[in-house]
Amino acid sequence: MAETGAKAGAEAGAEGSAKTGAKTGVKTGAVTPRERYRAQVRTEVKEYAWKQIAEAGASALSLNAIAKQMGVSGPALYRYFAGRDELITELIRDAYRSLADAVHAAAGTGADPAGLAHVLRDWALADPHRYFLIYGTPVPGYHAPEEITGISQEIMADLLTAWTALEPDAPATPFGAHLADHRDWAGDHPAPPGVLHRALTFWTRLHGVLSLELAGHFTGMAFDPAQLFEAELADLTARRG
Amino acid sequence: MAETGAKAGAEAGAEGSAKTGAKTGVKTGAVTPRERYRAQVRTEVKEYAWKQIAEAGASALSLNAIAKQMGVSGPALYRYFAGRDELITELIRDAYRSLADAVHAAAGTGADPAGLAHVLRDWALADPHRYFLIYGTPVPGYHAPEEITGISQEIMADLLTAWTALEPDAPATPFGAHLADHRDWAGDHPAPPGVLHRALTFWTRLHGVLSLELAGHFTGMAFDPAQLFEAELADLTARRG
DNA sequence: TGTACATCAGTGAACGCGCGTTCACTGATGTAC
DNA sequence: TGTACATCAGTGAACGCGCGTTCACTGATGTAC
Repeated sequence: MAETGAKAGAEAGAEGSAKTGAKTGVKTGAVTPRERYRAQVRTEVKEYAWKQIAEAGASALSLNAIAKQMGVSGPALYRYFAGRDELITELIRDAYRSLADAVHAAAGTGADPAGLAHVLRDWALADPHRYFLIYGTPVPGYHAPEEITGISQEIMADLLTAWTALEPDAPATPFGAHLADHRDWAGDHPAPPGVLHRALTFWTRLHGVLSLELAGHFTGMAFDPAQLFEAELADLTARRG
Repeated sequence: MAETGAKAGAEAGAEGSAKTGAKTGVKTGAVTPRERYRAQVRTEVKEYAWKQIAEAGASALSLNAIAKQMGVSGPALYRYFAGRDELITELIRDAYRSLADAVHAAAGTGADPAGLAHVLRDWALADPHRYFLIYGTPVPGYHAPEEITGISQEIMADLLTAWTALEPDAPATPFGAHLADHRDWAGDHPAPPGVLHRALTFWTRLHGVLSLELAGHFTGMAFDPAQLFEAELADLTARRG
């Protein structure tokens, strides 16, 4: 009884879904104090989780340790999360969501690819561990649920739109043609082959520079990583077709 | 006594250094059976370590677990490694050494940058975990000893040489000029600014594509990662200055 | 507004597990004469 | 070739630790009439 109760609680509390059971994500207004409290505690747990990840890495994440920091007994957290795995999944989802929101907000104000690139870099520098949780060494045995690949596609969509606006006639390339034949990842975005190629390359190149910078591989090298980032960006946005 | 004995043993056995105490790495021929045996066991331990990393990630590396797999008691391994940290350090060093050797061997046979790129990719695909141990999410609290940054520079030197041969007059860029002012990482390699820029970009772009591929970020995307790699390589090696 | 009941948050004890590491010891292997 | 000694590999017990998770329970909070 206590067991099933805890489980049901942990699952239902995901987004503070109110009585109505609406999965729309709309705030129904009919949020009970208990639900507010649950959401608050869940948030607090995640905050401590991020601190812990920052200090000892994602694999050292421990519910017991978080409980200790919160001044609460270990088993108490099982009311809020079904277990360690659920917590990690949610952290990853939150990280993706945060990045997608940041990118989308910038895209909404008409940012061009260079603008989005800076949003990405700022987001990554603000919390390198969050970046690595998404784009770093895969957590062994972990597989992203579908929801997350969906968020990933949202980000891609914004990149594609920004590139379409900047360079709608990006020259077609052999690899662009290949991408056009395998465009599942682009959803139903109407970007032409040349733009598909640009957007994908945009992503991989920025990731290359960013991940090496964040991992500290440039620290012994004395040069300024920001300037390398700008140089790559300049190369990407320079029309040369 | 037993303690100091074990420590001394663990340190001394690093490279099967013989009586002569030569640090040259030359096989003296005067290797005692015991030293051979030690080297053999150390190698075996590392092999199991790699298997374990492949299955559960570097952070799950455990001396006890390795001992169990080897059919030996846990403390036995302390004769061969001072502790978990020394084992990890050596795995990282071995990984760097392996990559540097692969690159250097190819460079020795006159491989151009594209050739070195394929060596890198093949090396990474052969054992993704080894690649991530070097270029992935940093192990929390771990700092690479100097020896390792030295190996890293060896790799850079080969890249610089290959690029100098291919495109000695690579156009100078603003960032290339910046690199020329901060060229510690290039050792005393005489590559001109344009080549410094090329070689560094070569590295970051290939890493961008490779690391996303190895981390599985392309799996849901249907396109062929090898073709993306080739496309990036083609772009890098296409003269456009 | 007040009472009776249901729901839920959090506790503390317990389970079994594996970790890194130290230590005193046994038995085998190599070395010196 | 044989004996005496030193070196070394590996054992098993032990230390203290933290982990995830289950369970029966207490006390507080919310709900229905």
